[in-house]
Amino acid sequence: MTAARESVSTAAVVDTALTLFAERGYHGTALSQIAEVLQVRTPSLYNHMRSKHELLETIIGDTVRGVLDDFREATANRGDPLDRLYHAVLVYSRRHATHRREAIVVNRDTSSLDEPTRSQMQALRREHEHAIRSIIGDGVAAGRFSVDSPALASFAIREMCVSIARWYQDGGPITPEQVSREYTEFALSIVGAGRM
Amino acid sequence: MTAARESVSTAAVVDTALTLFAERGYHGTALSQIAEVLQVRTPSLYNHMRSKHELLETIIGDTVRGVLDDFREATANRGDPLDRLYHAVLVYSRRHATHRREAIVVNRDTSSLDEPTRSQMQALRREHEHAIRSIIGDGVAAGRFSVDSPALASFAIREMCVSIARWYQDGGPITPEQVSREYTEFALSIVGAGRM
DNA sequence: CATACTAGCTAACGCTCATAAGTTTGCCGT
DNA sequence: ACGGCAAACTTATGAGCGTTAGCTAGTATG
Repeated sequence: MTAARESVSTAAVVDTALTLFAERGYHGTALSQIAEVLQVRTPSLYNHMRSKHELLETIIGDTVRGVLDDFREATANRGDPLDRLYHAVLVYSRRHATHRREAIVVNRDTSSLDEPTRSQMQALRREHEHAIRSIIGDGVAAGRFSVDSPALASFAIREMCVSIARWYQDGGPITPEQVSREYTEFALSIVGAGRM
Repeated sequence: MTAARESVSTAAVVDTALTLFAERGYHGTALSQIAEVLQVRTPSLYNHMRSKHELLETIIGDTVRGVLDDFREATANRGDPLDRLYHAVLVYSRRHATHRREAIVVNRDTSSLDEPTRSQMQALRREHEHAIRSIIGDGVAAGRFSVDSPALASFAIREMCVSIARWYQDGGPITPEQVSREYTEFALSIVGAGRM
């Protein structure tokens, strides 16, 4: 009998779960399907995870924290609202072209987390939302942006970026850089800041 | 024993399913939960539907067809690209404020349909997508719009509207008309057509 | 060469789900 | 007043789920 010593790693389980959760949703994915992709029997997965739920928490937690880290790094040491918004949207939109599966799972299945994790994750997402909104508010106050409602503009810009995950094709002709550059222009148009 | 003659209607079953599907997703909703809301035993639901799957098909089919009807009615007898885009976005964004649950289910659970319905629904959605894209292409060709990629602009505008369903509050201070008017401005900004 | 560990495996559990079959009950038209 | 229908009910079935327990076989360590 052949049985290699480490045929499956924890990272491989998470990665496969990510792919299937993104395709069929958390509740629509069975552990047996993850096991099948990895060519392993279902109970063997438990050597690499504690539960199906933990898998979802890991994926969503890592992603949401990554978004905030990206944002902080992109806006650190920048004071100008236009500069801050530009770089915030640039990294946010690029992330959704390069991390499509993660974005889809976060947006579809955060509601499937149970408390208190669910509230924690929603708080983190709200933090990003309010940060973008503040930048827009600052820009309006400084007379650099022209928009009736910073809240609506913030929603529109963020969700526009999120949706990249739904249509972007990984092997396609258009690079993440091109997408993010174009979407950043869209965002600046929305707040009435024109093009850079 | 008291048992009224028609305590539950087909419409009530669909409506309750709509609410729960939007909240927890198709796979995350059990028929027993729908029955509980209607204060009825689970098997009684089968007096008003053929299967759980048919419920999803009804909801998604009606919604997707409604979107296309809305679009056709809004753009009929209009030739000017700016005029066409304005009204297309107006009805699309308003629909997502007034039909939040439907939009959430369509966007989350169309992938849970099985063939051939799934492909049919995706074809209808693509039809709307391409219609918007054509309007933008026409506007660019006529020198009325200024945008690098009509396809990207179309994605951005549509998904921005779709996301209204995710944050809009039904009883809130802001009306669907206000939202749709503001989002229409956003859309025109994206294509570089300025404000009306 | 013996030991301990690791990561597979099979078998089985308890639960929930969608759905089916057959039964009861109350209203409506004749 | 009564027969029939419609819509509820109870009960049951079989499939699939996540998870646990216990076993086996390779690998690395001493």
